[in-house]
Amino acid sequence: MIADDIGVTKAAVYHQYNTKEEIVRAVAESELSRLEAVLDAAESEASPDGAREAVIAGIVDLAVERRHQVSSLLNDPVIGALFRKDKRLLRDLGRLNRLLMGVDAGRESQMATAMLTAAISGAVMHPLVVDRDEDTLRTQLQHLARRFLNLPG
Amino acid sequence: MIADDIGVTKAAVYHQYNTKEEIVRAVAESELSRLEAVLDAAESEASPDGAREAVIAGIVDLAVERRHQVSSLLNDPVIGALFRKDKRLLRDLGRLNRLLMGVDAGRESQMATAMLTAAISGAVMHPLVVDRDEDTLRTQLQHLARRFLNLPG
Amino acid sequence: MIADDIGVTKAAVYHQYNTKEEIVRAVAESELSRLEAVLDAAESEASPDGAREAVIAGIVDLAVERRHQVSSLLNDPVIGALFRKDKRLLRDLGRLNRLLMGVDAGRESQMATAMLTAAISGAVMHPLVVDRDEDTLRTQLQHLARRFLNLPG
Amino acid sequence: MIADDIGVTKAAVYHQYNTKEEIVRAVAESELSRLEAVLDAAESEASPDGAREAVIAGIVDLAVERRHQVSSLLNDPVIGALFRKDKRLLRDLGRLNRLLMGVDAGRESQMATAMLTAAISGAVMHPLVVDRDEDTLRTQLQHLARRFLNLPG
DNA sequence: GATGAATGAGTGTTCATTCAT
DNA sequence: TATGAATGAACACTCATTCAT
Repeated sequence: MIADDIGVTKAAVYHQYNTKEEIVRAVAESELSRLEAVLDAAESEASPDGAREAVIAGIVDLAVERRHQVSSLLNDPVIGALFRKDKRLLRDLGRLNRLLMGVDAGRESQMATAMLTAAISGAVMHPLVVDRDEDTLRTQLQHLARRFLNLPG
Repeated sequence: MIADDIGVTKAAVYHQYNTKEEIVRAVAESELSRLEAVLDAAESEASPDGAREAVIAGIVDLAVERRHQVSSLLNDPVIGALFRKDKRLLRDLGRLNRLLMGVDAGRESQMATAMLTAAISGAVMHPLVVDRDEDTLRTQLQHLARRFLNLPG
Repeated sequence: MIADDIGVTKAAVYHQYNTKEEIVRAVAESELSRLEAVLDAAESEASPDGAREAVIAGIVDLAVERRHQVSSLLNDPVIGALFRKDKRLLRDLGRLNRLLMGVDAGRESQMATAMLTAAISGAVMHPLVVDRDEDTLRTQLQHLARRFLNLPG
Repeated sequence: MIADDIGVTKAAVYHQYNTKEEIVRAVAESELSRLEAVLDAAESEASPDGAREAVIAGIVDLAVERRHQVSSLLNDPVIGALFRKDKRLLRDLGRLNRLLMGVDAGRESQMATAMLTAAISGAVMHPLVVDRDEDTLRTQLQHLARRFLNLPG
């Protein structure tokens, strides 16, 4: 399917990647880079509040934009393993945690951060939600995030 | 896979269900019945507040208990179609909406209800979340739901 | 398919017939009885010409009436064996041969008789022919038979 | 069955043809080419009578040579659809009609042509006929065709 | 007489992967 | 770099048959 979609033969894909796992990993890493761009921008904000606003807007945008791919990625067994072990991903989640919860964010807050990202990606890929228009989606997701983080609005 | 798992031949499964769709539908309907038990109990509460508490506790329990199956169900294309068309499911979602948002819950609140259930099921099946212990999960999900609904706690 | 069509269970059919072969054989024998009715009627005609006319009309009618079943029957491997060995069928084909070719019909004429019945059943089950209206079919098949037998009309 | 017969795996066959329909279609088209060779040769004959002789001999030869495959092909549902819709096949049947019935062959003669080809293919695949020796078969089929077309011999 | 449950063997098809060129 | 050909293993499904009840 992948090979057909990009118009080359399956063997050509296997020339670049040795297993399907490598392909999934490559896609996942490329998505990680997009997340890191969001984190970079947020960290360069002057105030912690501004940083938090930036990171919320950034991850909501990302989730909405990629909502049709989220399901395939999150349901791939390779990704499951990645989420628990990949150093880079874990570091990014730490940055995300600090930006959302503040510099003194402890271990206990990590679960909350994970829950929030999980809720966001879960929401965008849900059958009842995935087909809504992008603006409504963004508004509702930001509402969800703000409430969860005890922010006004 | 299903047949192997339960230790019979594929043909034996096809003696009970004529298509894979029928199997999925049967599982989905049995889950629906569990949701309806939650809705029934909530609706028999004396106060609207009590009903809301009951329904939040009920759907969080359900989501946590079934968290390992949620992903398979939600990723099945049959379920996707079901969510948009099945009368019974739609009626149940209406009841859920009324219980969460109040008797005067309008069309606009339905999207919020959908988003909440989506966020809950998304959270429980997420790789970073699915393996946590049940108590933490329940606490966090109830927190998420209460915040989202503007409730204290 | 057979069981569903007649509204009983497969096991019920297997109570009456031990193998699919027996079912096919039973259907074939019942069709043979219909052919024998045609042969009986023809043989009771006063003149050889009248007998020939009766038999042509009879087998054409039979072929047209059963044209949608001919293909299933003729394509069943059981029938192939039957055609070469079944005493009753062979006797009937002998009677058919005598009626069409005259009392002095020799071995050499049997091939011609076989070819004619083959052509008739082949024609009625052909994709280009099977859907025509019954009257046209009967007319054309009788024309085919008469020409082949050197008869006027 | 096809894969086993030619000694490769099923997946190897599916590398060459994407569906069973494609396999059937490919075989059918290759047979069509053989019919067209017969039509080409017949049309290049000097006289209409010569053309008719050529076409009768040609299609009888083809039917006899392929008599063991005719049944599988004619019983395939794909072929049934093909016979009624395929432009190329329909064009070929038109040429056949003109060659057999003369340049002024009208719509009404098409049914007769269809009936003749149907009778021929029906005859060669019949259990009572299919195992005869090729020479007898050819002689009898040509006799059938000539009689049907009102030709001497 | 009939049923429900089950089975082995097949068919049509897809998918991840390998390999010689 | 890329391709065509092939494969094992799976999946969705059907069919002829058996058997205990």
